[in-house]
Amino acid sequence: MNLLRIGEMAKLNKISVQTLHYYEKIGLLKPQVVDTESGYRYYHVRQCATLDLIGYMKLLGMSLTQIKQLFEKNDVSLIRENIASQLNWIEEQKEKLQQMERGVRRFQFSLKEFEETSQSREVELLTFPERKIFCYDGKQDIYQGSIETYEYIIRELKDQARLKHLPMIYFCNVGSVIRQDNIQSRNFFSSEIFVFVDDEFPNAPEVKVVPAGTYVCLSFRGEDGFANELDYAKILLDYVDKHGYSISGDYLCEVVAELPVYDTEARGMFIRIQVPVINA
Amino acid sequence: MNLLRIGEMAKLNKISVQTLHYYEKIGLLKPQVVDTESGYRYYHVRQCATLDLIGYMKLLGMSLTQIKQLFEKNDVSLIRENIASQLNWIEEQKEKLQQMERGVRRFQFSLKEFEETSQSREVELLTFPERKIFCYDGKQDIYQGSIETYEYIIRELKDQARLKHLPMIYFCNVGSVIRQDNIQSRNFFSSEIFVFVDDEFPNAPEVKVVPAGTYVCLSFRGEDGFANELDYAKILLDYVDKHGYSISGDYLCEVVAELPVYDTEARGMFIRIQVPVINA
DNA sequence: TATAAACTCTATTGTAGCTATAGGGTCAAG
DNA sequence: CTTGACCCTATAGCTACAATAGAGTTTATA
Repeated sequence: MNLLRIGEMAKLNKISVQTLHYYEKIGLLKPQVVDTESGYRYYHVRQCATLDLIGYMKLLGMSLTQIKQLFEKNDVSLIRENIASQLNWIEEQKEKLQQMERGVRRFQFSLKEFEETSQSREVELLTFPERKIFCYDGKQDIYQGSIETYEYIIRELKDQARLKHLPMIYFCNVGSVIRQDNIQSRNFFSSEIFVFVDDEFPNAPEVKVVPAGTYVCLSFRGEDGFANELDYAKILLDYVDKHGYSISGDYLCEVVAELPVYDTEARGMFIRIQVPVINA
Repeated sequence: MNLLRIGEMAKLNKISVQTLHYYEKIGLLKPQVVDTESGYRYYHVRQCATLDLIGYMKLLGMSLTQIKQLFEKNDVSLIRENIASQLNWIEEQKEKLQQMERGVRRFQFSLKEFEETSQSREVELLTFPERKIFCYDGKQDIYQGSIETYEYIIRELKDQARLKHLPMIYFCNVGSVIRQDNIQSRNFFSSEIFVFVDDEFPNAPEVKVVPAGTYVCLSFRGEDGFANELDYAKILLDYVDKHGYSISGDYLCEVVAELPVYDTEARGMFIRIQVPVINA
């Protein structure tokens, strides 16, 4: 009769005895014979075919519940539907992974920047290509408000981003803007915060372009939020004056890297401030 | 003090109260204050930063355990390692999804072929491009042995495939070969079974090329395994003789689609037999 | 025939990251 | 003082098994 005990069946199909137990429990595959006295299960070799199919459909990403349904209904059009929805699901997962990868690489890049420049703390001149930002105006001056205000405004930015289907993966680099006229008159006022987005991100009212050009930059570690930003901003502006540059656009304060620092439970961040300049 | 109750904190961060409970339970984020009498939790707005980080790192595909470790160790090089292994993990997942997709499309194609031809059951002439197969010689004639023998040989093919790191996704189309000399002398003997593999599959001793050309084909539904194959093979060969063709290569019996048919617990398969011909 | 080795049984617990409940206590406004 | 909204703890559920405990069964050998 070619009946196999559960252990043989398991070994033959490279699965565990528990798996076979489990499949029986959920009604996916019952052994051909069960000895009523000992309770021993005996499988027929042909039942390998079912196990093959189960394994195969699992490889296609189907759940055991789905597989069971297909077995029970035994309907080709149901199979077709499942196949189609499976392709959609795979597409979604691929998209997610794609974004994950972009996010991880972004994070990796941030980390590198953090490690390279965290020692120097000197003003430097950098040339940036055109960049895109997704902006939100919180209507309140974040330099006046406490760190709490800032957190609330970030929540609002996030809400906006969610509304516009902006993937949350962009949220490792949040920044704030001081408009050109304000920074030129040394008026430290910022109500707008932003995140950098990819070049491919579709244009929308919230999406603004930061022009390419030469930027005077300074990197430092943020203490208690942005509390020490203004000190560094003064150093930056002194540098601009001293070297005879003239400010040609908005000032940006950007969180280059936000690292998991648990002890303070505040943001452990590495900040870069920058302002575009031309030779006066 | 800007303390938030758990519900407010949850709403602010678009997560559920249970999630906050859970994070506390696993030691990922403890509320700033817990009222010892009522047990009420109170969170500080700044703790949003931690939630942001958790959410962000989850998006990168990290587990809460990993995240917790990063928080606890607070070590940049550990973060770097995690990032690197994360990229590997993502790569693996992408590869898996890629194979899943190929598998699903293959299945979809099989299904289409099944539905298109299952009505006709007539001999037809088809032209195929060059195809590659991964072969295994079971040393026993599958036409002599019972269906059990066949199942055992399939297990061996699978073992071989596993050894050679052939993805199991190929196993929806298993087939068997009758060598040219045998089929020409009407000697129905086959000890070799195979699966079709992609063109890109690396060459190996087991991998053989099925030449491009014109094939006389016949499709039918397999009953009780391959029991009825020989009847159809005779029809096929009669057709070859009658139309003055001459056999120019090996005869293939291929499972075009294997569908979940539960009631018999045998393979519910749709079979195509084919033999390459030239005008004599 | 006795015994030991290998196998099998049922039942329970654990995994990850939560969700959803039940049954009770707490807070703030009217 | 009541009402409604909130919060608490504790439990079970989800997937697809793995791991274990403690007891019984089968098979081979002595």
